[in-house]
Amino acid sequence: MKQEKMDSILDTARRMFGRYGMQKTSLHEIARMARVAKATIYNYFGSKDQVYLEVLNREVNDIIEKMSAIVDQEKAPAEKLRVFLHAKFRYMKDAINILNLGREGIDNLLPKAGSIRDRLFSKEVSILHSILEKGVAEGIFYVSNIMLTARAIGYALRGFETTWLLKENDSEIEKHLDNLSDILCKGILARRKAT
Amino acid sequence: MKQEKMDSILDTARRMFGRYGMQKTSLHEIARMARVAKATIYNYFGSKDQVYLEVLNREVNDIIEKMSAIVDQEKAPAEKLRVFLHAKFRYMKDAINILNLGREGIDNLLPKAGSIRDRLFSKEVSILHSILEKGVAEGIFYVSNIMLTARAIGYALRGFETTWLLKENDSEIEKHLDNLSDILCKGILARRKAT
DNA sequence: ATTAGACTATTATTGTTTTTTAGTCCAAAC
DNA sequence: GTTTGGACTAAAAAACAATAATAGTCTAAT
Repeated sequence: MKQEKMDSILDTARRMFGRYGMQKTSLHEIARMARVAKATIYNYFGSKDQVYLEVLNREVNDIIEKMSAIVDQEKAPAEKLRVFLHAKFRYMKDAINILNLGREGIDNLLPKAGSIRDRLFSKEVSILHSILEKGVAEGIFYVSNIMLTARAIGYALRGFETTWLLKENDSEIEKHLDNLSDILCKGILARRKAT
Repeated sequence: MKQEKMDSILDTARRMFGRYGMQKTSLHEIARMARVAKATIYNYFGSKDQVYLEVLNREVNDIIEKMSAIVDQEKAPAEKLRVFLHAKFRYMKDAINILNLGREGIDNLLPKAGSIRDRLFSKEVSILHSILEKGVAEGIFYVSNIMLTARAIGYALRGFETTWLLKENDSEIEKHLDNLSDILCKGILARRKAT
């Protein structure tokens, strides 16, 4: 069982799933594109669902890694928050077919997919938490309960996902995000004169 | 053109649309149930779309009125916020078929439906604004920019609509709402010790 | 002004046939 | 002993055709 073949399969599957979605991609195609026998895929993964779950898992890890990296690059908490928002929606839009946000009820058929996405959500909240924490420590943010606020923002963002990613175009989303970033900051930033 | 007939048509249409959705209700049925000739409906409204828009418009007015009334009944801003959230989701769930939240892309075919729903959104923001304003005036809330915060909460709620109303059951939603209410208040309430 | 009903052109629905695809198996090749 | 190509089956999806339902119009009667 060579890691090389395994990666080739998963990379190919990721590309195909990303382009056509899990439903519209056949294992036969994946096998052909990955230059591997279909039987090999079944040898490794046992089922198409398992291949998908593996791809989804990797994708989520990827997104988490990239988001974390981008947030780490920034110093100022407010800026961290801003780039986090942009990164999150940017990467999620890229992976929209893999994450399967378009179709409803993939989680019904594949409960494990739901728990993988939950991992992404948890990580987002944890990133938000660390941003808020840093902001409060520096006296930039005024937040009474960091954990609750992080979860609140996380929930709100989760809501936005389906609303924004599917319908609106990129520039529209960017506008919304900057707006939201402003709102969050001006709602959170300590000691500004009330309007 | 008697108002009586008009109301009968719209009331019947509202009941049918609410039960089966706009798509699954035929004008023939509406006419039969409203004890009116189909031609009369076309005389009054010109098209099925127009009937739907009229019903939607009335429904939105209804929801706005009920939400406002419930919020007005409460004294404490925090309590106003809580009952507002519950009322909003309660009434929207009741009107889920009329508002056409389930199906995607009704707004694409009927742009006017979108603008009617926008009216509902604006009103929600305006209610939130007045709640926040009162809270700040009383020193209960600490909000740096009332308008921006009201819109932020409004946006978040809009995101939750599709996420919650469609999938989750009532008691689950209630739980989420109480949670959200808590989060909002503890994030907004002035001068609590940070956790 | 309103009605019942006939009428048409689209649009949904239904049922049937064909094709595709997930998954298995195996004999040959590496 | 792992991998491969291909043959195979059962189930799902797509394509198609036939049928029914429906939005919208028109008319003669009330």
